[in-house]
Amino acid sequence: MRHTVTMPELPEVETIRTTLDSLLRGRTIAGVDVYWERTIGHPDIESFRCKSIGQTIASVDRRAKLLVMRLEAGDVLTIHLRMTGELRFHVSATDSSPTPYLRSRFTFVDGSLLDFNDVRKFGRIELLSSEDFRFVSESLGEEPLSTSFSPDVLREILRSRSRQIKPLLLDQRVIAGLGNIYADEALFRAGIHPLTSSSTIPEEHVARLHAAIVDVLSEAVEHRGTTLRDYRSGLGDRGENQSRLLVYGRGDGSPCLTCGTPLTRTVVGQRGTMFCATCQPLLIPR
DNA sequence: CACTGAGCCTGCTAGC
DNA sequence: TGCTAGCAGGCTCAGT
Repeated sequence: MRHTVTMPELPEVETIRTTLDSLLRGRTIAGVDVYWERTIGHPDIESFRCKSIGQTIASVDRRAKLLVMRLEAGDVLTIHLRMTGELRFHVSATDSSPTPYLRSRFTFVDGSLLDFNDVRKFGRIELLSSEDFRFVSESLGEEPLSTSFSPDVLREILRSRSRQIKPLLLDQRVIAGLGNIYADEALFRAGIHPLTSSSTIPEEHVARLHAAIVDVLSEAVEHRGTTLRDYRSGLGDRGENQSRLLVYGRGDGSPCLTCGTPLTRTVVGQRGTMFCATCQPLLIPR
């Protein structure tokens, strides 16, 4: 069976947000250490340091998979964990032993720390003005757990373009927050083949897909995220959603939990994809 | 517009 | 047993 790695998607980032919001609110940044320069995506490291030191964290929010730390002076610190990024809070330096993958460390005036560990170095931290952050946010699509993401909105998204459904669900400009795990899980629950053209999905399946996306994500948030390998909350805890996955991370050929058919593994849009060919038939409209 | 492939990275594993 | 090539994957950019 193929080894799988968990990348933080919306539910994992939301779990981290909840943990960090109570831990970081009101803390003032005293220092920033950077051990892998490309971790800081914007601006250059010196400016990043100058502009963030002395700033106080007002709240920790989330937009799609972005962790958004709002600073009291109005700037915004964004953190994208990508594949293996991990944030770990420590009360003091003596309470923390740096991992070999420590890429950046924020020190607060009270001596507490926020470590950014990232094995693969894909994660990015940026300091943005509120205007720049608004621009970033506007380039992202629907928040799937917001009340504005209705079945009607999803229907319009699917009807207004003609794309394979799985790459469409993963396109952050359209719907923001789904990644490979929850896209596969949502399509399985909705009984939709990952290659189905978005504009041909029947009306009743659109409603099922909407419910599947909302349910899969909100259930994963309730269970504090999925930990297959790397993901941890801001305090190092594992999630509990992994035991609830129906297709992702299960071996090629292992039985579908609904009908027993061996599951199929393929590549769709350059990403590993698991589905059940019986429960998710490819309907080709004539 | 839709889609593909390269590049960024390194741990893990299949296969020799 | 030890080594290495290739895979995995979120996202961006360039090319078709």
